[in-house]
This record gives sequence, C-alpha cells and structure tokens, in this order.
Amino acid sequence: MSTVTRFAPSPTGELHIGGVRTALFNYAYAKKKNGKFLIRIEDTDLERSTKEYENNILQSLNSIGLIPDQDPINQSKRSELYLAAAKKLYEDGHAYYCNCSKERLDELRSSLQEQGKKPQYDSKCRELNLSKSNDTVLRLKTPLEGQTIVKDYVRGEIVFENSELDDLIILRSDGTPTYHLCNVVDDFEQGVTTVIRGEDHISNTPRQIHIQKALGYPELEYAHLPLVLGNDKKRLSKRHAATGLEEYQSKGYLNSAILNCLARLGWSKGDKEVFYLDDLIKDFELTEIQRAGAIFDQSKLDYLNSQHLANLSIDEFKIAITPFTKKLDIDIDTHQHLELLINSMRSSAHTLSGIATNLVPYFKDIDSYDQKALEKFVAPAPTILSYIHDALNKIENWNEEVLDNEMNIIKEELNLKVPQINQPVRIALTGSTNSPSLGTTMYLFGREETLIRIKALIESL
RNA sequence: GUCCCGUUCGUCUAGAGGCCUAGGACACCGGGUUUUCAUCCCGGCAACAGGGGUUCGACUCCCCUACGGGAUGCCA
Repeated sequence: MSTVTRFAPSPTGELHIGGVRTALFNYAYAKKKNGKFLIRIEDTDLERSTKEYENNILQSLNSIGLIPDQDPINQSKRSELYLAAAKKLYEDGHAYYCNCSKERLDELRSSLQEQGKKPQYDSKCRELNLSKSNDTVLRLKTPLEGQTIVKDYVRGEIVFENSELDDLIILRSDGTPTYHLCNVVDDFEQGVTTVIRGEDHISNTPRQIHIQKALGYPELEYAHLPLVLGNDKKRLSKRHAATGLEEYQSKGYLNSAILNCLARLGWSKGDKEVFYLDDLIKDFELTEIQRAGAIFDQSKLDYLNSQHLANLSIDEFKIAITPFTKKLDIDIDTHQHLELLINSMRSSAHTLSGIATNLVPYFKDIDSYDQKALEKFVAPAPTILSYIHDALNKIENWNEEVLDNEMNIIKEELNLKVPQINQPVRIALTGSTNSPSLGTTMYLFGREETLIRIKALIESL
C-alpha cells in the first residue's frame, strides 16, 4: 500500500516554525516512500478558526515548497461524512446517547479527583438506550478492559490501559462532530497510512484507535515528534519572539536554510549539518527521530543560512536578494561589476536583508559616515585624503592590482601604516570601515565615483 | 491527583553493554589568513539529572526519585 501522510493544522494562528517542521517531516516521509503528502485544515472549532489564518498557513507552506499532492480539504465542509460515521457507530452499537448534564460531569470529575482517581465519565448512560434529543451527546463505547497499544516509530510501543479511558464524546449536543471523530474519519477517507504529528497527541491516539476499530478502519502507523521549544524550554507559542515562518523569510533566511535547520531539530544523519530537501528525502527515517524536545536556536539558523547563501550560484543569489534590495530602493542589475560585487559581499551578513543593507553604499551616496571611524582614522590626519585623491587621480588603468600597488606606494611615500591610509578611503567610499579588500572596493566603485567620494568626504570635514 | 512521554556539552545532536579518555556541529574563547569587517583555517572550553540494582563491564538494560512536557474538555 502506498504511503499517504498529512499535515492537519487548525487555523487558529499563523503557521509557526514548529508546524513547518511537522509538515516537513510529513512531506519528506511521503516523498521518500513515493507516496502522497496531503493537507487538511481542521477548522471544526468555529470560534477560533479564521480564514485569514487558514490562508496564511496555506500560503506559508506553499512559499516554502511543501506542496501537497492534492488540494487541501477543510473539515468544516465535510460534516456529512462525520455524521454518517457517527450514525454507523450508533447503529452498530458502538455509541450511545448520553444526557448527563455539565454540572453532573463536573461534580463527578471533582469527586473522583478527591479520591485520587482519574477523573473520567462513569458511563452512566451507556446501557440506558437513550434516544437522541436536544441535550444529548453521542458517546463512544470505549472497551472497558484490555489494553490499547500504540506502535510509534519514534518511541516504540506505548501501552494504555483501556480502563484509563472513558467514553468520549463524538457528537456534541448541537449535533456537531468533535475533533477525534473528524480526525479518524478523514484519515480514513483520505487514505492516510502514516500519522506524523506532535507528541502532544500521544495520549489522544488510543482514543482515536478505538474509533477506528469501531468503524472497522485499518490500523495506521504513527510517529509522534518531539515538540519544538523556545529558549525557556516551553513549547513554542506566540509568547516567544520570532516564531512565525514569515518573519524568518522576511528577514532574509533562505527557505532551504530554514528547512535544513528545522530538519536538524530532532533528526540527524551522521555528521552532516548542511543539507537540502532532496538530501532529507533520501536519508530520512522516522525511526531516527530524537525523542526529546528541541530548543530552536537562531544562531544555528544564521550559520546554516550563511552556508546556503554561499552555495547559491550568482543567478540564484541575484534572484534571492532582489526583493530585499528592491525594498531599499536599489537595483543591483545596474552595477557594472555585478558578479564581483556579489562575490565580495555575499558573506558580509547572515541574512539577505543584512547583505542588502551592506550593498546600499554601492548604489547610493553616503548620507552619514560612521562617526567613530571618522574620529579614529580621518580626524587625526585629514590631509592624507587629499594626497590620496591626487595620487589616484593620476591613475588611468583602474584595476585592482594597479590600485593596490598605488596605495602601497602612497603608504611608503607618507611613511604610514596600512590602516592609516586604507581606512580613510573605506570610510569615504562606504561610510564605514567595512568593505572588501581596498583594491577591489575601489575597482567596484570605479575611477570617477571613487574620486568623487573621496572629495566629498574631504569637503564634509 | 491519575495516566502517558521525556532527560548526553550553553544549544542541536552521535551513541543499540566493552570501539567512550563520551564524537560532531552551532555559540563562546584563543590563534592564523584577510594590510579593515565578514568569510575561511587551526586550537580550546564544555555534558551522560540523582540514587539503587543487573553485569566481569553500563551513557547504553531494570527500578526508584527529581525535574520538564502532554492528556485527563460538548478545544484541536
């Protein structure tokens, strides 16, 4: 049987990186098995679900390349299916109507808890043969004894005593189906074979297995992933800074780097740290997933991003950085030595937005100089710049070698140390002391612009 | 409370009883290259939660404790 996995988010918030990782593992496993990866929107909670969040989730998954093999489905549009399943359960004697009031349930729970027992429904209505009415819920007849064993790829076999589980509600008193029913029915209807989801669902699993069995559905395979945590070791949530996928994308982290980073959270293959989606698909095994929760570390993402950035071809890099340079109102295609510029600057920051910012001086006039640098390198000897300007002005053959050579000559003539003559020029050209090697930098600016900028700095003093 | 899951350097992880003097990566610290910054290279720091077993031998197996997480909803 061909493998089918699914990512089943509920649209009650933006897609965060923990969700992306769950989707990623679902995707990778399906692809590895030559199966299908599906998306299901679990929007049965009308109160909290919104179309905006749904769109955000779908768009995010699409933008990062985790494309489903079929159009996503919405649970909110499939009630007939759930109702039909509920009806079958009732007719087959696997479910019963219950009219216990909320008050009774609350009392029951608290009194059981006082006795040190597990708070659960006492199955009062189980044999009463109640019929459906306005205030009845439909409950599943959970097996009273025996065990339910969840076979999990990452944790092995997890055993639950059936006596620990009560008769769960599958249809609310307003007639709408609950999560567990929808989940089980859809997994069956969609042909899902393998459930890969967060470990917060482990204790839900035996309940779902009971529904499956009652409905006569085949068994599923499970893999419960450890959770992605914030710095405080707490489960990632809105309280943590920067959890949304879009935030990372808009800061200029490459999709491939984000995916790489997320995949390494809970999974590894030998000493391989830098890899791509294709590698993951090839190497991935559910049994290799780590069992403990993992803290998301941004400095690791920074590193991985640098590596992925370095691996981009010039054309790929151009395409990747363009949205960021556009935002800063610069058009890198206008540069006369674009390839050299990119290769000189691509490692200047960890993110595309950082690199784009560093690129600005190469396209726009300097509107402010680094004051500290000015004080340190220019203020002590302001006349050096004029000397350099005049010397460079005589150079016709404007290339890196000649320029480096000339700077060396100037250094000898003035009997100065390298930083004393190099740094003022850097400041004149880029506004700061940071730039590629000086010959390259002057070459990148060209003869005319280099001279203009040196002059401009002299005049601004 | 009860049930379930988990616990190796600051972080992500390797580790399937002797290969472990516990390996790699990020971060950090130091050095080199770059006549600046970044990159890159080299080196260093740093962990088996605690206690009992089992065993000739335990990071690895068992039990207990502690700590963290989840479930215990007419949320998903």
